[in-house]
Amino acid sequence: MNELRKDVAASIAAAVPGLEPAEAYRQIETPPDPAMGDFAFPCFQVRAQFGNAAPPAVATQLAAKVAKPACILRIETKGPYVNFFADPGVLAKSVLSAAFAAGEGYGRNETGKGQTVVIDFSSPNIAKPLGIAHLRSTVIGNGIRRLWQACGYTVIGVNHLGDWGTSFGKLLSAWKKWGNEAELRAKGVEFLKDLLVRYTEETKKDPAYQQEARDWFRKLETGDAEAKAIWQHFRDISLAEFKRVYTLLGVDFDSWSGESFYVDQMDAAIAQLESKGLASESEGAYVVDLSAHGIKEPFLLRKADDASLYGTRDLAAILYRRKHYGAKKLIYVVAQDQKLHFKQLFMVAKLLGADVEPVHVEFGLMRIVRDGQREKMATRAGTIVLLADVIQEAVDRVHEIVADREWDAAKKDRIAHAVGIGAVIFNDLSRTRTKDIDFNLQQMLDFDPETKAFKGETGPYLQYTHARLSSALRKYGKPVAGDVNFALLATDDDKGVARQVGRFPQIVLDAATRYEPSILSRFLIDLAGEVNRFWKQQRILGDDAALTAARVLLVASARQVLKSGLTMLGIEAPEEM
RNA sequence: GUCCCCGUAGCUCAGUUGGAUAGAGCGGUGGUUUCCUAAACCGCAGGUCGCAAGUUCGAAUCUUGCCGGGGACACCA
Repeated sequence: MNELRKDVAASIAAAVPGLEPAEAYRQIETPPDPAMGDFAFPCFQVRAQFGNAAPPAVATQLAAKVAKPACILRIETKGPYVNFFADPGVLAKSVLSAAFAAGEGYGRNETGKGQTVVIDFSSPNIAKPLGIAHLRSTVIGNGIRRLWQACGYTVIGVNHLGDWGTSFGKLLSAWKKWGNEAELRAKGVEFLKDLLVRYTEETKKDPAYQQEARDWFRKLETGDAEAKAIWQHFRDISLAEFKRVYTLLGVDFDSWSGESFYVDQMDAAIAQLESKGLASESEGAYVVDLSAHGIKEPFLLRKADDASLYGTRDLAAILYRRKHYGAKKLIYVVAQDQKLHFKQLFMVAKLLGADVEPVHVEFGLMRIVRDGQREKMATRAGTIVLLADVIQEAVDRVHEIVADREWDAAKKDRIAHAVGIGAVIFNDLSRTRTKDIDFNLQQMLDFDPETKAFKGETGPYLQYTHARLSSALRKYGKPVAGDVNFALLATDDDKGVARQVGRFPQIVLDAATRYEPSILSRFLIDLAGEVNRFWKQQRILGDDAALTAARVLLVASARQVLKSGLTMLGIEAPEEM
């Protein structure tokens, strides 16, 4: 695909005095409608070379002057554009032989070879159940992680658990008052959440609770054995529960080191700040004043009561990740309400001279709609929707669909999980990160109970397309050949599929560099659209052996792209559904 | 009050980083299955791109101001 574009750029450059091929290449666009051609050259910026004629006149002159590259069938002008129509056979050959040669590796690149990046994502607070709001960081982070891996980077996935902080003082105090091991075992994290909610309520009535919580957190920070043991117990219980959900989602981490891991590294980080004269006291607290660097709000290191704060642990984590993993690029997939915090944190790291390139990959908030009113998802308000429940709901719906398939129970179960979870994940990854989203199960799992089917731009749509192609290839039953007669792939339907397959490598790179899995999601939707149109209009396995071989190669390539793309999004691609 | 994000079809969203008649899905409506999976495909209807100026040959896209929604703004994470 890019080779064709290069050929076109070379011809244009040869026809326009002073235009470098690289610049011509950059200016080439893809027409909005395939009927207008495969490559378009806009004639606005080269008017000087054509006597400052009007762009449409320039287009006419240029079209007459430009030498037709071998890969181009014909050249037409339309208004101010010179449009190039690629020879479908040449296009197919260029794209499909590259895809065939790369096999499962098609779409991957080596941009990040030898470089390590750390990506911090999901990072829930223990003692709170995983809600639907945690889905965003988890699946976006997982997608970015896989995309960067596809670009050749070594990616360390870190779940920076919220397992330290003053709220654990509350929790410990609450546990001492109302704790119940049997209930904890039965209800798990839900019980811890209830304790915290109750404690917060009581604190409003009786300020003494506040002091007791502080005392318990102090005990925890100073290594009190009882406090530490209870805390460890809570952490273990939470983690076991989280891991069940992560397993369902197919997400794993290289490190589960949360905030508590950095507790004994905080003093060293503060000492470094002090040695550079960056730390100071303000209103009883210990802070880094950033007002000279365009940030009014100071960065808090320690509270007035000397208790530590999460920012300090985050700073210690930056230093640790740079040193221990040798990573310069540090990616944080965290909701945008923490934007200021990361702005401050990164500034402090910079002032400290840390040799890192941190980036906050922010995403919009998820809120729940209730009685037509939007509410921010909040644990204490009881407006939390459990992630595990949503996943179960999705899986149940797919079970309904596959109920009358002639599969054994295990297979039904496997497919139901793959498809149901695929629907949930894709729903989140198909929108631009930064937009706020309303939680809407109906729309998330766009399911028609009458026809028993998912509809529209969903994960199941992509999986279905993949399954269809897999089915055809299964029926074909022979190995896919790479040396076919590409000229036979001549219809617009063939060309449409081939063109999309050819875009894949660039899409992977774009999605990774912009930390935007939705770029890949949208692309896969477009590809599936082309594939399904092709499927309806054309026959893959026919009487003509040569045509069949060519189409099998086309279909195998499209199937591979769907599979790789879904995998990069963290979604399974079953062969049947 | 200051700063940040968002505003595109009834609803949910794309829009190739400033280019051609602004595109999908859902919902509405009318069609497509002797054939590789109809969880699919095709047609029709539906738009002052929040509003107003400005920059430009050209603006949904860039600038400024306003309106509306959300968020952040020192001892929570």
